[in-house]
Amino acid sequence: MKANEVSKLTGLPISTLRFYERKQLIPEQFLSRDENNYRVYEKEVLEYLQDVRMLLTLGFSIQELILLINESSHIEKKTMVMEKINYIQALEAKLEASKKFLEDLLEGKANFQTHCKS
Amino acid sequence: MKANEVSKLTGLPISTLRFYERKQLIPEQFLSRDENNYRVYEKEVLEYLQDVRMLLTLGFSIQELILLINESSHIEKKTMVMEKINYIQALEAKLEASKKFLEDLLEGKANFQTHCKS
DNA sequence: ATGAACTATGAACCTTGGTTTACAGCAAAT
DNA sequence: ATTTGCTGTAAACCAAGGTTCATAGTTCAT
Repeated sequence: MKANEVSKLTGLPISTLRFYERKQLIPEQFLSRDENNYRVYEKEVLEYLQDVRMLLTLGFSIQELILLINESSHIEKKTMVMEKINYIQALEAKLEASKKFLEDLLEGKANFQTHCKS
Repeated sequence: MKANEVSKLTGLPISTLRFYERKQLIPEQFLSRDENNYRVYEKEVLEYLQDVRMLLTLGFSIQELILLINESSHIEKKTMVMEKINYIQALEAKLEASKKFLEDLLEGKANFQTHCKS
């Protein structure tokens, strides 16, 4: 598969594919070059990229993903993932509090709006 | 109150106070200048800045806060806040899905890790 | 076989939310 | 009265996650 096809199938711009590659986020097993130096992607890269998108959306940084990919021990990966799960749980609690704050704002209980122009 | 006091009481670096000011995030009612051109903050700015921090942490951008502050009609503010509440709810749903994804990853059900080195 | 479309590269650029720097005036303590 | 510290400014810098640009080779359709 050439870059254009991967781009269309994943929705990621080609520039982003190259950016990920530059960041070492595309393992060699997924990517080689043809006789013209054009990139050739394996079809498995599609699933992989979906996972990468998911993990980035979840709040993993590119650096973290690289660690996750290269981390040799299973237990270290496990630790990273569990930390992220904890982080997500904390975030959920914060979001609940936030909703309450915003609802108070709607009802005029917060004072932020009293500072607004009208 | 001078900048240093506001900084200490809010925990925001002075550079951040100035940054917010540059971004028009500090209404004039909270800020004037003394005879040396030093900033003079009203004490009410403290609550206001707490709210600003909260809203930024919630995922409002500075641009959105500026809109929220300047938006003339109450109903428009209400709309913005309700949209953000909806956004938070969607985010919570996504986080739940994410947790599931990560738990699957832990259990080896996801294929991301199968692409990892070891 | 020639132009349009696709691929490659490195480098510069972008946005967001700030922080740091360089330089200068004012203040408070010794 | 001078050193130390706080205040001011504009402008440069930072990290993340990409995108755009300039330039050049390749391939497909007509």
